[in-house]
Amino acid sequence: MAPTSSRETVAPADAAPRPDLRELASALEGTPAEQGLRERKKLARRAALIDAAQQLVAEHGLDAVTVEMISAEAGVSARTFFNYFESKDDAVLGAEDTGLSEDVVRTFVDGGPTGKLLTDLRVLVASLLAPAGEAHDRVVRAMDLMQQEPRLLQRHVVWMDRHKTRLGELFEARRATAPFSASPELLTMLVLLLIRTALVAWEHAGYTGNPADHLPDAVAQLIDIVSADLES
Amino acid sequence: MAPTSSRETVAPADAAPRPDLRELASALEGTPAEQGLRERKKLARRAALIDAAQQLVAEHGLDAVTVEMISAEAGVSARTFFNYFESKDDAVLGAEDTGLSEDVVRTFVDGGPTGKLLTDLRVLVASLLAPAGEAHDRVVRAMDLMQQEPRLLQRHVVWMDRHKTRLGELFEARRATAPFSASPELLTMLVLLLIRTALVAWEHAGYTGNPADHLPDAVAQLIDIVSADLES
DNA sequence: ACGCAAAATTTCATCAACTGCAAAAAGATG
DNA sequence: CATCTTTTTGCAGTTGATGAAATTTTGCGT
Repeated sequence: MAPTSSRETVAPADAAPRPDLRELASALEGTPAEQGLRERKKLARRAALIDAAQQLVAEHGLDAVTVEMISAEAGVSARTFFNYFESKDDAVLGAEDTGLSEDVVRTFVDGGPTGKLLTDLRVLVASLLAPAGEAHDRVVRAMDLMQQEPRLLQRHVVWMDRHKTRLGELFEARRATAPFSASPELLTMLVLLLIRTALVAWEHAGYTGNPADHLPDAVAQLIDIVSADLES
Repeated sequence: MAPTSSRETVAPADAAPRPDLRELASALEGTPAEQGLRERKKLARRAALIDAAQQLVAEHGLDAVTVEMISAEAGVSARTFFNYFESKDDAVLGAEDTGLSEDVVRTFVDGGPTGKLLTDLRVLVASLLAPAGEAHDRVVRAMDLMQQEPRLLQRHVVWMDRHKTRLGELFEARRATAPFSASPELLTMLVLLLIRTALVAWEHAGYTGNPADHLPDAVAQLIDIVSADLES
């Protein structure tokens, strides 16, 4: 009964931790004069759903939280939930489809920026990781939840699978300009390795700075391993 | 249908080979005199379920096949299905938990067999991949299905997660004997990379020989990538 | 052989994720 | 205000998965 009916109490002045609609209100504030009301509400609802999902899962665990709970907490119907996310897991992780920007892709395909495959891969991954540094807090919460609920970790693979074709095309296109011997599959896995290693290192560093900051170290570790094997 | 045991209850007087029990019968013959009948039936049912799942999915696609279909094809109830497998995917992939043998682990931890981290990792992964070469046909079918249904690919990550702790301990233990700088997370991802690359290469080679045969090439590709970055 | 106890299967009930559909509500527009 | 478009919502239905009791199967001592 009246779980979240605060449609009238628009009190954005005080930051009272009212979990239900606080986020919708603040989010509406966040983008005061941009686009239409429709777009703003859409973003606000989406954010509210993510926040509700993350908060509930952090408190009760992934399996103990139902879509209905999340929807109720965000003040929408369960059916609407699935208009925004394909699955419960997606909502918990705040899944955003962050693609690669056009110029980064073009540079990579043309054999740049340095011409060294590993370094250029690092640059590619850095641009992939950039959005994670922006939506900072939400990504942090998602990472923490991944620790607690290993099942969410599968998202990395889902992401990779969704972009496998695109990555494969990138690698093939670059091969024409700057030949290399590695298979697309190995390179795709290498991208995944770099992403995951950087994110974990970022977490170990207490989420300071940008996840991409830890990419050089990941590459250095790789080089160390291989170098140690070469010298006999 | 019961030529194996002495006192058998031949319940169906007409022992007509109904399609659903065909595989059970043949599987029962396969292991003539080992353990009790209970154990043999268990294995037979398990095999029947896997075969039914793989055949049905190959024909109709993963989502078009329900657990009830698989169970019916194998001649058991749907509830029994879940006594054998945790999920539909597990059945389709014939999920077997292949661990690491004790001596391989000990050798690795003691800094062996060659003392070079990358090469020793290769050996470790080879022993991990060995069972895949034995249960040949079932693994082949699973790999083919993974091609058609990328969602099944998540299994790699699930496996990794399940053994992450163990692998981490291995790496830490070895570090004491033969120090290295790489983080456990990166090494775990590297293991995953080697497994996946080897399996894909094996598939491209038409499933001839052993998946582990393609590990040297995977390592060589890695070395190439890193070397190309080091020169100049 | 017999019958009993343990183990496994089946039946039945329940929950939760997810989807399609059509009506209703709300924003956008002139 | 009238109308068009987009989005939400309720509802029925399918499917994966789990729990518990009822029933069957198996192993084994007597």
